[in-house]
Amino acid sequence: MSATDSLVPVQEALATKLQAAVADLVEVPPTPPVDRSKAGFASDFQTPLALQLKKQLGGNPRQIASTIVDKLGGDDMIAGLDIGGPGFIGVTLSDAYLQTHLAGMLASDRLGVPVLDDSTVVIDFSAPNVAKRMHIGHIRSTIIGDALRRLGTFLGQTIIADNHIGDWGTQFGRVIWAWKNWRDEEAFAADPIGELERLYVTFVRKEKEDASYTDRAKAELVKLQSGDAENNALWQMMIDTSRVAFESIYERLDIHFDVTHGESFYNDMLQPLVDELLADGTAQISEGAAVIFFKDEHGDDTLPPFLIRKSDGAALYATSDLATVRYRETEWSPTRCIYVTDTRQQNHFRQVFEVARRMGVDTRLDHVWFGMMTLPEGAFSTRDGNAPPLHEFLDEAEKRARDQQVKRLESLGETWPEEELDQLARIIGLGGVKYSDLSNNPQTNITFSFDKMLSLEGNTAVYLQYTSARTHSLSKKAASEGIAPPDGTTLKLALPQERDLMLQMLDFGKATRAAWEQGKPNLLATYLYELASKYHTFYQSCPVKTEADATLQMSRLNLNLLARKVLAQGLDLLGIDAPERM
RNA sequence: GCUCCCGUAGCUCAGUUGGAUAGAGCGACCGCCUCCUAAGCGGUAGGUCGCAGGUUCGAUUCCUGCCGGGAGCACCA
Repeated sequence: MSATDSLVPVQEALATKLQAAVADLVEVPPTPPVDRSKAGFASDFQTPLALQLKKQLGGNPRQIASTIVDKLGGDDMIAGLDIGGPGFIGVTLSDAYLQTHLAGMLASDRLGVPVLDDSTVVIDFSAPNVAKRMHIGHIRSTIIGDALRRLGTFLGQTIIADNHIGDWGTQFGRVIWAWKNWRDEEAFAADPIGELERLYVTFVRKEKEDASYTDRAKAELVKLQSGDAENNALWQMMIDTSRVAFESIYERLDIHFDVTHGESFYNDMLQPLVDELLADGTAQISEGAAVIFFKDEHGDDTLPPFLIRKSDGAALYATSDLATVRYRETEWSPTRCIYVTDTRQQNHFRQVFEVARRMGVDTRLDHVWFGMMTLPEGAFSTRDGNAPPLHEFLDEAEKRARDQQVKRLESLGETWPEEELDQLARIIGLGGVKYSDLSNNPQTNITFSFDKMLSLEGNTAVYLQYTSARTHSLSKKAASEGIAPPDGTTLKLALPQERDLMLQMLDFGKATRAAWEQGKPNLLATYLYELASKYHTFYQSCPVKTEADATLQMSRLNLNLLARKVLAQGLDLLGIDAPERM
């Protein structure tokens, strides 16, 4: 794989040609927008360039379009041009051009998608809290963050996935006290993280009834923070225990991190940072605490005050985030850093980013936020212990997928090996969980329901996986009929369904780029869904086995192969596997 | 009270720097398996894109105001 096997994206190529065509007409040619033509139009792509130039040139936009069309003639990329409506230029690509791209994509390990620069991008996601089980509330950050990691890597950037786990803070006073007084060794041996969470939840319940528990927790916390050996050993044990539990979930979901620097990693940097911000006037003492204010020229607050040191001298989450930004910049020199958290932290990150700029950090800082997940009866939280644990949720997903597959095989009268059924249940169940998250714009709230999140109907992972399985099935069947395997170069477009499929596949690079750049994996998911839909239409109307025209038959085998490759690559970027048969 | 986010078909949601006729899935209805996997395909019905203004040749998209829902707002993370 190398950058040399990349293909110039269609829209880019067309935009360049259009720009050249209008170079004589205007001083500064605009970047022409080029979009796929909607169904019902004869052309493949359309541009409103002539309409946009009307302002500068005056006159009739259809006349301008006509001038542009004249200059574009005689090009081997373009087979036809037309002018429609008020002055839209429609472009139909030549079959030769499409053939070059089919062959180029098939020959390339990365489907001809050009790489971006290899600059470093840090992605901060998942970040569960120590001493608590991961539950369904952690799934969105984890899955979206991992998809972004895969997208960025595919596009050639150097990704550092950093799991900023919550391994410091007031909750440790509670769990340590509860551990010392209430622990159940047997339960801990059987389910370590479950027992730690039980201790935490029990403590919080007690604390609600009896305020004196707050002081007990505080006393343990002070001991921990002042270096008490026993408490520090307990704290370390809790981190280790938690990380083992997290790791088992990550492995199951095929999610990976490059570093896991928890909040405690930054402890030593916090007080010097606060002192520095106070010294250079960024922060000031207010009501005994160190605070940063955000004022506009009228002295009005543009953001709420940002507290970086409590009046008792303790640093905060905010302080730690600032130290983290600086650490990443000095250590890795990233060009971009992406934080994947829920919407509630929008203000927090605006504050962090603003202060970071004042600190001279010039890394591009992006907050990719997603909506809240709630239970039908309302919000959930670890404290209340009402959130379904993630591993149980995943179990249920796999079970449903397996049940459905078993039922289907029964109706088909087929028997598959148990081992394959297990693997399929895993691929479909976990794929469904990921896809239900990734296929939606992240920024909407979700009411959690097993039925909704684990549905296997409609726009779901199964549909895409089934499409992939169909491509395998088709080529296997063709081979068994003695038909020559795809040659990777032949393209003959006889029916509109073939052209639709090919044009869709041409757009793969654009979809991955948009998803990565905007931090919205759903843009890729939607693309893949459309691709799958077009493949099924192609499959329905373009037979291979019975096709008498050998060239057309070969062309269809090539389209089939490319569809599989694009689907497989796209699904992989979403962290989803595609089975060979199902 | 201030700030941010959301509001698109009965339900759940897409809609890629403003582009021609706003799209899917589920649900409803009508078709397609002697044919490469029917977890599929084709078709019908369903919309003043929350409301009112503004900018533009053109607005679901940008701006302003309002209505409805959610979230955040100094010593939690």
